[in-house]
Amino acid sequence: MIDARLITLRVFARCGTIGATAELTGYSPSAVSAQLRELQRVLGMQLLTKDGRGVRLTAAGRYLVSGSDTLIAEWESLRAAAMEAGDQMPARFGLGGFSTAAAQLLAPLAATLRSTRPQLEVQVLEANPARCFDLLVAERIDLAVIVAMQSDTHAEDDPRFEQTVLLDDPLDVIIPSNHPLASRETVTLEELASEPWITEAVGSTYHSLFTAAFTAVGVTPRIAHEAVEWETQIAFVGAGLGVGLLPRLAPLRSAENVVRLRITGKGKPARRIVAAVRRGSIASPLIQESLDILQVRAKRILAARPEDDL
Amino acid sequence: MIDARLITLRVFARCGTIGATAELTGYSPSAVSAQLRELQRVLGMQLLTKDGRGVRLTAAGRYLVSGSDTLIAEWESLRAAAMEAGDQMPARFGLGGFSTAAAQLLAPLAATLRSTRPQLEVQVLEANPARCFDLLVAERIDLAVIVAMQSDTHAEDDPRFEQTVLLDDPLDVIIPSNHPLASRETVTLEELASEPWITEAVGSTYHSLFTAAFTAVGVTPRIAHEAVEWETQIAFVGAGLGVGLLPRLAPLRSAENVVRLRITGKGKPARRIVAAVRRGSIASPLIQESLDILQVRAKRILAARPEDDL
DNA sequence: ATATCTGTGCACAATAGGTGCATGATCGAT
DNA sequence: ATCGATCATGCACCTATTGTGCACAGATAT
Repeated sequence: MIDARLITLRVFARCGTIGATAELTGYSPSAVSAQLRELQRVLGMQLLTKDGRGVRLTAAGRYLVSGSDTLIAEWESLRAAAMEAGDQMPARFGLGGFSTAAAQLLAPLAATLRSTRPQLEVQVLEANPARCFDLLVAERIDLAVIVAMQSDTHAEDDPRFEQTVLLDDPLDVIIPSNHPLASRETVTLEELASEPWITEAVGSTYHSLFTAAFTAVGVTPRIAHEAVEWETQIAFVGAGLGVGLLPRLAPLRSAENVVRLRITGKGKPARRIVAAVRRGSIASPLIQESLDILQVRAKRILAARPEDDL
Repeated sequence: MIDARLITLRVFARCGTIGATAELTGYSPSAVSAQLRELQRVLGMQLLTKDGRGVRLTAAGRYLVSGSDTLIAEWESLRAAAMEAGDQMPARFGLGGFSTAAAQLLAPLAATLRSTRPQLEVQVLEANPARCFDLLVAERIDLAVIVAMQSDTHAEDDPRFEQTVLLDDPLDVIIPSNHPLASRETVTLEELASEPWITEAVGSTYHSLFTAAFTAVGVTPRIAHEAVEWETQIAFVGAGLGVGLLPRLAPLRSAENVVRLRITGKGKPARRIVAAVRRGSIASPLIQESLDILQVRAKRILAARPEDDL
């Protein structure tokens, strides 16, 4: 119930340019520009100033955006409580998530909701974690399943979001089936220190996981190749180009000549998968139900694993 | 920046019928109906139920309305702080007030604002205190100068408003100039207990002031006539029909054969004139400036009086 | 300079949102 | 029971807000 133009302003504050705001909110740049102009007119405040070829928030604008955090959170909370008081559900529900891990959690969630609440319009958007947060702010989605980043530790206490840990997904090693270590059950990262590694591009979501895993054990791996998709990476490994890290949740269906090994030793890298919602909305019955479904799913996944992985 | 439909819902919660809501908000009944229907659709909540020939809030609706108090207050507060941070003014400013007293305070305020801030669109609405509160809720006005009612003591701590005492305006007695007491400077209410009194209709704003004044001294006056306008009451008194109470701020220009006397004794009735704003908005620079102007005006009025009246 | 990226103004189109009247439902009074 | 009064709502119609697409202007980097 907070005016859409204020939401737009918040998104702008996050990404800094009209164009990016338009892309994120789904409007055209002209519309965003007009919205912000209208917002200034209605409030009688100057919120933006020209800055080079772009625009920048004024002091009043920054103040408004920073203060709107609690306002939005309070609205979400109110909305959620009213929902609960009336025992009702919203008409639309937007989900966001990234990659295979999210797919394994989000897809079943969406399916369950679709069957139990046929009149609920469920929409799923695939987006990387950073974008998921943006989409939450832009109110395009209501719940996101993402991989918690080390670099995004500040996101933990962001006043705009509330996060719930779903599970820790360990990273495995994949090596060619003709590799000397292929018959092993487990390996340590140290044993693979001299191998040519295949990872994602620098700056990607998983590259930081990769480096974090090796810095933890104190070795510097040699990055031989880069791949974007898991499938590509697996194919590279299968072709004998090197070895790679693969999350346990990522399936290895199409790989005949690739072996997956568990990592042991002090460096047991894992990615933490969490659910994120707008602060305040966590009390909503639909959010609660969704989190429950996700938790059950996560527990089932954990239960199917050997005990040493927890 | 809170959605207009939520404001409408709040007004509805206050007055209970679509028609009254329409009258108060300035919309047509159809528009109010459509707005509330839309609100329910957007929120995915049922907020209203048919109840006889009218409609009634559901549990969710009541919850939403009650919780929106703090939400609105927080928004007003944020808006005010942003205004102050940016050293800026809103484009529109709505004032509300009642009767002569308000006129003597509001008119100068409006005039001052008009001259010092030419681009500010100032609108003044004359309305009785109860309606002023409604207009504040409906966001038709931003500041109201009203007479605090004894019966409305609960309004003191209403979470929707903040009130500032401007001045206490004593009530005088007006009697025909040929009355035995006409040559006196002051009288007590007891001395006039047996006179035929002229007052406003039962249930009106000032009737309760009237009764409160007499219950304070423990006498029961005889109400002979009723008048709505001060001028009418004065004319009645001038015609020798009885005596009446007149606020000090109400001018006595057209009355040749009427005398105004101060009231002494333990019962010194007065009406308290206060300024009311939506909670949170009091920090707004424009509100602050307006309150300052009103306070100065009030002090000037008090200064022009004999000391015994304070 | 030129190319490029920024935001904005304008004509136009879609649609949200308004009014006024007619209709249906309910209640109170005769 | 019946009638009128009172409410809310649906419908036809109209307005104006709001979005799009394109062209354009200012600023920057090469």
